[in-house]
Amino acid sequence: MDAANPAAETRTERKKRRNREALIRAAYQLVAEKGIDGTTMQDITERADVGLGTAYNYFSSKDELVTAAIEQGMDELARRIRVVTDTFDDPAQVYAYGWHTVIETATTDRRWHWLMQRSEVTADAIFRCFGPYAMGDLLRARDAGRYVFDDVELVWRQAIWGAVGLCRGIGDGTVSADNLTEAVVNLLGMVGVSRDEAWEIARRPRPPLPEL
Amino acid sequence: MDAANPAAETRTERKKRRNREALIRAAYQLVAEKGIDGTTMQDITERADVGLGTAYNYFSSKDELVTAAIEQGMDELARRIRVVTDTFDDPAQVYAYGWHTVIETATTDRRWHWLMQRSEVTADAIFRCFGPYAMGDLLRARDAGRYVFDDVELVWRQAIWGAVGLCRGIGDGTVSADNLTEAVVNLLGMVGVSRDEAWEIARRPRPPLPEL
DNA sequence: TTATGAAATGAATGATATTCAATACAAAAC
DNA sequence: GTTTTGTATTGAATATCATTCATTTCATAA
Repeated sequence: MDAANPAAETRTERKKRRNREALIRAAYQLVAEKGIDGTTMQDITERADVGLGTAYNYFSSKDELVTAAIEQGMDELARRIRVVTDTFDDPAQVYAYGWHTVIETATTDRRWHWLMQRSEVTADAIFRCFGPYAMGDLLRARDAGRYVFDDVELVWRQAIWGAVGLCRGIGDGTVSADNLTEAVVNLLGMVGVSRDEAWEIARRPRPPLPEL
Repeated sequence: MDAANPAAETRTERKKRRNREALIRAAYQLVAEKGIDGTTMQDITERADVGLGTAYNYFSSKDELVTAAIEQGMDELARRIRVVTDTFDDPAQVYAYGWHTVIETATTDRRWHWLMQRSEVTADAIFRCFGPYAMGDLLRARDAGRYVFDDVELVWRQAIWGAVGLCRGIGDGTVSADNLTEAVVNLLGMVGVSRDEAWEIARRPRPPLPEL
């Protein structure tokens, strides 16, 4: 079909990109409104203004589409957080601020309530969206002698799940939201920060999260 | 119907107990064999030798039945672990042995592979089945000055999810199973144990897990 | 202008959780 | 022993979607 036109975006390609984005946006909104099980593929394709079958040209299953939607939501959050943490010098503070904000957003923002439904998807999304930055911070903090741990990826994964579980607990009311700072302290403990230092870091004032 | 017969178990009651147990057992076996989505209510009721509709007199949904099955599996594991840990004096060792064994079982025993599928159900099951003992150990260790943390339930919940995430990682190959001991060290770090002491505790020889 | 193949479409399919009207049965009443 | 009564069982029927696929539409390029 297209033989020699490496540069420009053809009309078909543009349309494809539109469809893909529209589907993800619709899925994101609907899942945030009604939960994953409460959202049907028809709902999604209708809101995206796309034929039912078309969705399957872009995503091989509902699960894949929902995963993409959650990932996009997480990616946005990560970008907003980074705007703030880029102004920090201390990698430990970056890490603490990140967790504080992720957990607070996940448990406060009504749109996030349903997105937390599938823990493993959320956990994977956090792993991918924040991982590169977070693991860098962890390693830098360790080099500076502030953190103690062995395998970054291992401890990072455990921290993510610890946080996700906490979010679920707060979400369903089994954990008080007042414990947020303490939870961050616990997460810092997992990477070998002493309790006192962890409290000091977690209690530093947190600049507000900007909209994008 | 039954007015004055507080003591004896009537024939109907016995049958009901049988049905309930048979359904849970069948669900447990089938989910272990084929996963949750691969198991239908028909499969379960057939193996339990019970009419399809009957299951709904005992469990209001497939999810509830599956949850009960997972919980029962976890409960059995907890009992086996307790046989060993009842011989330990050091509560920190009890805690470490418990985690070591849960994670090893979950990632080694083929029956557990599918049971880990629904993380939140597994996490809740761990919370309930091990919670009373684990939180007791945590508090005792804290009283003895070995652990440092504030809210038991909070840190216990975070530890559980950290462990569940790890199990999933090992299960899908993204985390090496060699890291098991280190993961336990990380979990000990979350309750305020120093890195060196955590390594010492986690490395102690572990007696084999008995069958029931 | 026509030819071509990729993309879109939604009616049909298939799979399965759940319901419910009919039936069987255990326990109490006589 | 028989009848009555209320509860438990049952599986055929229902309802709900995810997914497929034969058909149509459409952008591209010959």
